[in-house]
Amino acid sequence: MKQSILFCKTEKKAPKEADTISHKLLLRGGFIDQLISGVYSFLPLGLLVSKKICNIIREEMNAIGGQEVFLPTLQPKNIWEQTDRWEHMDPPLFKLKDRHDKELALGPTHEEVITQLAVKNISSYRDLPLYLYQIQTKFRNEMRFSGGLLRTREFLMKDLYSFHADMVDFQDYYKKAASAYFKIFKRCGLDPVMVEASGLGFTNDFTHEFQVLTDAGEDTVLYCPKCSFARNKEIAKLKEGDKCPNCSSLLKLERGIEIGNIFPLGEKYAKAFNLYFLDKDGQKKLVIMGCYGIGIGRLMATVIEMNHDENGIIWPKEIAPFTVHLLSFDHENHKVRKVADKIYQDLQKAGIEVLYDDRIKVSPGQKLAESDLLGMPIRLIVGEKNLAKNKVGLKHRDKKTESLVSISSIKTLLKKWQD
RNA sequence: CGGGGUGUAGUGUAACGGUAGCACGAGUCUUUUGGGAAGAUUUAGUCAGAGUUCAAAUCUCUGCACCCCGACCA
Repeated sequence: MKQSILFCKTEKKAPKEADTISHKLLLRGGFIDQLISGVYSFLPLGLLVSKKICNIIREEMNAIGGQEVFLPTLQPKNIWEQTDRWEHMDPPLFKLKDRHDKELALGPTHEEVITQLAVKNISSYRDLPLYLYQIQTKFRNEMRFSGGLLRTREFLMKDLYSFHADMVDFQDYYKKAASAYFKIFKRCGLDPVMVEASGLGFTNDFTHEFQVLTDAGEDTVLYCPKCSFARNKEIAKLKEGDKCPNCSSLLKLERGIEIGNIFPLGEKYAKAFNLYFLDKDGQKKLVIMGCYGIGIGRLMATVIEMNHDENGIIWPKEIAPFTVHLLSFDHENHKVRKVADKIYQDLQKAGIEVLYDDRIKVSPGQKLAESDLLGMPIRLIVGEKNLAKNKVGLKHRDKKTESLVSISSIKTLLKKWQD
């Protein structure tokens, strides 16, 4: 992509409404644009990141048997009445009426839709287990929105729903899903803790949240630094300095951002929609369900909260909008332009994603500063100075120093780095 | 939903009730090209409406928008 035609304007200063670091950097870098409070447009760079995150999620969901579907946003009143959530959902549903005065809601989640779908398709133990997921826009009528993409009322979410013949099978899959979640977050450059949280009326057991520990978080997590014990403070019944129930180490308290969650739904939705199957022995039984969510925008903002410096974003390589930021210093200099053009084409042919700063009349200083802000993992600099030695500058965004490399070696170096 | 705050040009920021200014951005020209370059020149603004006043960005009211704290957060 040539930066001269990229739909992206950077700003030196963030708009004053931006408070959190991720919000400021996303706005400054032209990744997103705010339409109204809690509702954002994704611009080309932001959308690229979002798509990469989605694809990582798809790979890991497919790897544990997930099949992708796409369920409707417009949902009828009656299915929400069946679970008693039309009136009692909190946050309340976004409700609207069609021209025939039929009441509808914009989906904040899809248990109702997926369960009524499952009823039509599950009748025997042979139909189980079943894992369906989607990546789709959710609408939540929250009381308050804040922190840019950290809390919005319209957001992209991956939700997976699993259907099982018995608890053993469910619990086995629940563990698999948790481990898939850790893989996803790791690939996105995050290292969350799995936290026990309220059963929320679905279950007497815990649900689980994946929390990234940082001051920017809204939740508070009580965790053990020595073992895997971690519990949301809302339900902890313990306090900082108490002994860990597992290993007796002293518990610590920290803020966290919830980037994903997994819930045992038990038989709640199966009951509400009469989702039964016939077991091997001819017995009619309720299907056991689980549900597993990841908010894509919040994940993206969290990555920035955890990966930035004073100059801008430092994207982890798997979700960076581009792998390489190729800067041409003095693009009106024919020699520089010729070499930079060649590198751009060669890298593209090699399947390496390049953002090419081919803008004329933009100073090197500005190109460098913007490059830091946008945060691609690798920077290549073509300038007359080093060209005399047949070299270009190569710098990793997360490292301090730049090295000089020969033009012929670039492709090999990058290929090696990618693996 | 309760409490608080703020709305001035694309962005950031000034202006005692009395001439709306500065910086960055954007446009044009010249020079410049390894850390957001320099000069010249141009561009563009008081959220909306009502009120008080000789006079309102400034005071009052209403509306709208945004932000923060709390509560809430399938």
